[in-house]
Amino acid sequence: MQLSETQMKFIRRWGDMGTRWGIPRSTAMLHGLLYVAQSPLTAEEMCELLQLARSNVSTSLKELESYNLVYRESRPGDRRSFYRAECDVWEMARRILEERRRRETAGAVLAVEECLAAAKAEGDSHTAARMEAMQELLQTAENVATVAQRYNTSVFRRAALMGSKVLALISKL
Amino acid sequence: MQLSETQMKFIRRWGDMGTRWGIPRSTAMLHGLLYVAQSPLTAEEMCELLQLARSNVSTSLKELESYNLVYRESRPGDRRSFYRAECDVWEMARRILEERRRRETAGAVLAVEECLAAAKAEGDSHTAARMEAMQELLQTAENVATVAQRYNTSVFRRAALMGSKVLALISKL
DNA sequence: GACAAATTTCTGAAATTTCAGAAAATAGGC
DNA sequence: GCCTATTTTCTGAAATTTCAGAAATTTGTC
Repeated sequence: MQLSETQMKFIRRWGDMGTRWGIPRSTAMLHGLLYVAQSPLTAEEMCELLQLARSNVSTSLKELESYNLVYRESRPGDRRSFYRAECDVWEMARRILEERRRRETAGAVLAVEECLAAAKAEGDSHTAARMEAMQELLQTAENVATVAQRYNTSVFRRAALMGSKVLALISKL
Repeated sequence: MQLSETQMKFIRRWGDMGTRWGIPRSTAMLHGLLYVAQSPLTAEEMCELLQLARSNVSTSLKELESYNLVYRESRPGDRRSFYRAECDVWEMARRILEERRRRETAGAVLAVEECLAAAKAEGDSHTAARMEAMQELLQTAENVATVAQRYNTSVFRRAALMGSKVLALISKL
């Protein structure tokens, strides 16, 4: 496989965006590469195309797999793994949302819960109230994200596209 | 001002969460401190309470102000600034959403736009299609976030709380 | 407008993160 | 079941980020 000028540009940009989103540049670049690739690639090919160390590619692909953003496929008579990305952008968004919920929001909910209990035990009503408010926010975010997972991609897409209309509607309730 | 056991625990936890969300620990801790504080604090007091360097507090507060999560107030006959946090959690969420949109999504939209143009110019229809799909996703995220800004906090809260119901509804369309 | 309190910016040190190279483990084909 | 291609893990070096201390700037009062 050979990358076009444009593809390379996208991959670089995607890598840059990644760093802003807290994703290592090389991980984001690999994701970008698989997103624009027309056929599955081997790890070796990716090293070549992006000039990354084999170890780095291995670790980054594993991370992407843990987000369910990249699949690994095997082919008969070939012991190498072939990788391809989830290219339905809505499905992609859904999976990122789910993983972030799991890794980031879920932990926060627990932490605040613990603090709320401590505040009550201490009889600190001011702090308890603050913890309760924060808990409501985190729980709601958690709920929205969880429910979103239940629906299929086209629903997710429609929900997002309708977001503004829905908000407008709700503002009149 | 004196911090209770619970408050200190929350502040530390909040700092930990911050690092997961890409926010420096000391910045997140200051935000946590102001969130649980019962009255506005001076920078000096915050140094004392959290054992941070004055310079660090200054920089972090400025960052929090840029997210509109912290206000600065002045008092007559006192040249120091007094800081307090936005403590309405829904308003807080709205402001974070807006800043992240501005800093993270907006740039991605432009980058992909540029790549889409390049792909078309190159006659690379495969890449162009991928860019268009990505553009749709980013634009929608951008739109939802932008529209959400227009409504007041209670609408934002209600919208989030209703999220699951709305999704369920849409799934039937 | 001078002075002092308060804040911000600058600089570099410490800690963390990212990533390459080498060594170890795994796995598929014969 | 052995052999080797492939992948993963381990280690440390390079880059980045975070943050303290010092110096510079700003701000408000007199």
